[in-house]
Amino acid sequence: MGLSKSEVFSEADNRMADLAKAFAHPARVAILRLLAQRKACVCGDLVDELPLSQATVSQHLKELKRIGIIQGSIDPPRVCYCINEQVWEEAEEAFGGVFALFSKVGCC
Amino acid sequence: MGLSKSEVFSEADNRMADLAKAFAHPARVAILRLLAQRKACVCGDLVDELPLSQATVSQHLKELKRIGIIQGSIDPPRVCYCINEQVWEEAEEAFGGVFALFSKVGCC
DNA sequence: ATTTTGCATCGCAATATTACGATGATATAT
DNA sequence: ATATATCATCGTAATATTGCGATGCAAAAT
Repeated sequence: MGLSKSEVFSEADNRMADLAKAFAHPARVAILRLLAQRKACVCGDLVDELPLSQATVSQHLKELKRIGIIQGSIDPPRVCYCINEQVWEEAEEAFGGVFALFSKVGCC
Repeated sequence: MGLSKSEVFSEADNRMADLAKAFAHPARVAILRLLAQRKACVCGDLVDELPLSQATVSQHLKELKRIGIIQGSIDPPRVCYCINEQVWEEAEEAFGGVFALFSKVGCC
C-alpha cells in the first residue's frame, strides 16, 4: 500500500521512527550538523552550503520543523534556523535508550 | 525526482542516513528492540510479535540486513536473526558523535 | 510605488517505500 | 515420495519522498 500502519505501533516506536527520519537523509544530516555546530543559521547560508536548490532545502527544513528538532525565527527578510534543544535531547535520550538495550551475549 | 542525490553528499552523511533508516519505521524500531533485548530471534517469533504479515516483516528484515545492523543465521527450517554488534556500535557512535556536536548557546 | 531580497509553497515528474497475497525454495517430518 | 514448516521473493497497488522550476508573499530598500 505505501502507508505505514502507524496506528498499530506504540507511541514510543512511532516517535522514535519520526526522530530517526530527521537523520534519514544525507541532506538533513548535513543541515543538522551545520546547525548543531552553528556554522550556519540563516536559510540562505544553508542553501549555499548544500548542493541542492533553495526549494529542496526549504522542504527539508519543513520536515525537520514538523518533527520539531529545529525551529525558525524570522528576522525579515531572513529566517534563522536553530536546533530545538528540548527535542534534540529527546532524540539523544531516545537513541541512547535503545542502544542501551543491547547486551552482547551471542545467541545466533 | 525521488532519487536522493547521494553522490553529492559526504560518505559520513550518507552512512549516517542509512543507519538512521534502520530506525525510521516503527516496525523496524520494534524489531530492533526485540532483538536487542533478545526477546525474539527466530523470524517466526518476530512475525508473531508484530501486527504485520510475514511478507512485510521479511521485507523489513531484508532492509535491516542491507544496512548491516542485523544478521541472520539459518537453522533449517528457521532463520535466527540477531544484532550485528559491530554495526550496532557503529550506529551508537555515529549518533553519539552528532549529538555531541551541539553546544547550547542560543543563537536565534 | 516599484524593485529587490529571502524564503515558502505549488505543481509536476520520477523514484522509493510500505503492505500483502501468492508463490517459490529448502529442509525436516511423516 | 509426500506433506509440512519456515522463510524469501515476486507481483501488484497505494502512498510517500525527493527534487526543482515557477510562482507567491512579505518586508526592506530604492
